[in-house]
Amino acid sequence: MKNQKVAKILNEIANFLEIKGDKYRPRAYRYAARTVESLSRDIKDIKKQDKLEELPGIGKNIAQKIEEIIDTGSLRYLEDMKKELSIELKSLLAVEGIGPKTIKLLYDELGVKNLDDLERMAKRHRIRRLKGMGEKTEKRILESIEFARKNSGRNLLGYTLPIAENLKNELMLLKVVDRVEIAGSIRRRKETVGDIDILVTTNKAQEVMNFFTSMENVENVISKGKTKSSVILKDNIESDLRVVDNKLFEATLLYFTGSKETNIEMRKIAIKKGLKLNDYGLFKGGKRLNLNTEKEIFQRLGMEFIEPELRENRGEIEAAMEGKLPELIGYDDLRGDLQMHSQWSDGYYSIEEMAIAARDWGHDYIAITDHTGLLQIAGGMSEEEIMAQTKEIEQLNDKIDGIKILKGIEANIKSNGELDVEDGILKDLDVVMASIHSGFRQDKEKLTNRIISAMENENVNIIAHPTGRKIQERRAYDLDLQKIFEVSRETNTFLEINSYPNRLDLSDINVKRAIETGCKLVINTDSHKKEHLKYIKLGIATARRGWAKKGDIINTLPLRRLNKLFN
DNA sequence: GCCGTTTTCGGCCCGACTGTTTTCAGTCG
Repeated sequence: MKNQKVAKILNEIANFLEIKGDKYRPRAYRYAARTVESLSRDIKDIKKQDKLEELPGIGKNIAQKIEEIIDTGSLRYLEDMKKELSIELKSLLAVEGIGPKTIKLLYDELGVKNLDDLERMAKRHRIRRLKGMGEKTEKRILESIEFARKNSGRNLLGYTLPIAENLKNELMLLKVVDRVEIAGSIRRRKETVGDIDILVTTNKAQEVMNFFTSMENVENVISKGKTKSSVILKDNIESDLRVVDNKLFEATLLYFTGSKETNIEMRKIAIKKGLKLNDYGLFKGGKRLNLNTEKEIFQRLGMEFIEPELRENRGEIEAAMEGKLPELIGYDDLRGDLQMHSQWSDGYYSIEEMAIAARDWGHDYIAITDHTGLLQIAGGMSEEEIMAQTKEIEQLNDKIDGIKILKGIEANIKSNGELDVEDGILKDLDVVMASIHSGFRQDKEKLTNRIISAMENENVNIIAHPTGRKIQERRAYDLDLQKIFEVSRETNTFLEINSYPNRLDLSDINVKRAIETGCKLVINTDSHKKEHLKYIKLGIATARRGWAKKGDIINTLPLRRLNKLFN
């Protein structure tokens, strides 16, 4: 998993070069970073075979830098740039509307190096006096500083979960380990997570700790004890391992899964029943009750079992007491994936390759939904290309067994609310998605109306990534979501839960609101490569966190019934 | 800094949108 670290350094270089005003080298570094990031093999192995330069976007120069990163853990070239320009780039770039050029201007003119400097200058109205800046820009900077701050220091679930699962698998291979479980916000599948909490049971604690602290992926050891050890992984995430007594395992798991708020509420309920709940179990009169599973503990407290994804103190405790928890959609309930891209726009693979990968994943159907004309950077298709693609899909459906490919599209909602594809073309497609890719700084009413007019187009079936948020990058558009939910229900336009790791849009909370309003949703991956199909699990997790049942999600339906919904 | 079924040099997905401009620069996807 060193790949992520290499990619991160390459991206950092790109940021610095951009500030320096370099136009094309940043692009080269970013392209190389993307290549490294999406490798299915360990970059170290490729280096060993001396094949770095065979990777797309990696030439002699970058290959050398990658070697240095692998050998020494850091890169002289980047360290030097950091010294030359001591700016906290990443956090500044997270401020909306600020890019490299503006950062350079702010640094040169006002000496802004970090978010604190930026905030101070904005408050003193120093920014509006700079060339090209104005009152509105200054105001927007101030508004988004808080957002930028709040989002640093946590990691995307989609990035951390595989790392955590790898750790779990490695630990499970040890003979002396009996049980391993990932706890904390990862077990709850929260969209961003702090660190990786792992619990194990073993009768050879020392041996397990020795293993944990000397794993290959460990950058340095923070602490090492008999029952708890902490390390920083090379992926730049902290991981804590706790050794727990076998009998106490699930009580401890319950405690370390959280959320904190849910734990507090459950402890209050225990007290009301004359009991005491802590991380060692449930106690009565100082004596530990013999309850060894989470289920038994919930039961003894008079509650239904609460799935980890629901443990956020958002009403699940009351529902569990009343026996009214929803039966959540399962991780195996989906039959298809209705958003993915191919080489016809900005995808990496052919339709055939995507279809076969989706079939192997277990889907019964997929929709190919490439971008349309307006989005040129993403290879948007012309109307002629759309029709040609349609023909290809028909031929592939004759050729490939075991999966049905739906003819779809991801059309753009223009700033006036119209789509960038003619209705005459849309009506012949199986699935029409519409989404906003530009002009998202419009005011609330205008943005809301854009989406509503797209939903009112009878050809439109799905609104993709409805709020446009990007976790840790960009806030959601300013929308009247309640109104959108109502129109969605009335027009039978389905709202997407986009599974892409930094989108998860709708978010868990909005999923819950949409379902309460009576909307039906669809969970898609927005895959641009076949390797992205696995993200569907993140979308399902988000649906579960939003209390979604199988019946709330349309792509749990068999194709015949799904098609009826679209007609 | 990478890349090359017309190139080993000279290109590098490009248009919408906004805010600051009175013709454009920066940001975003």
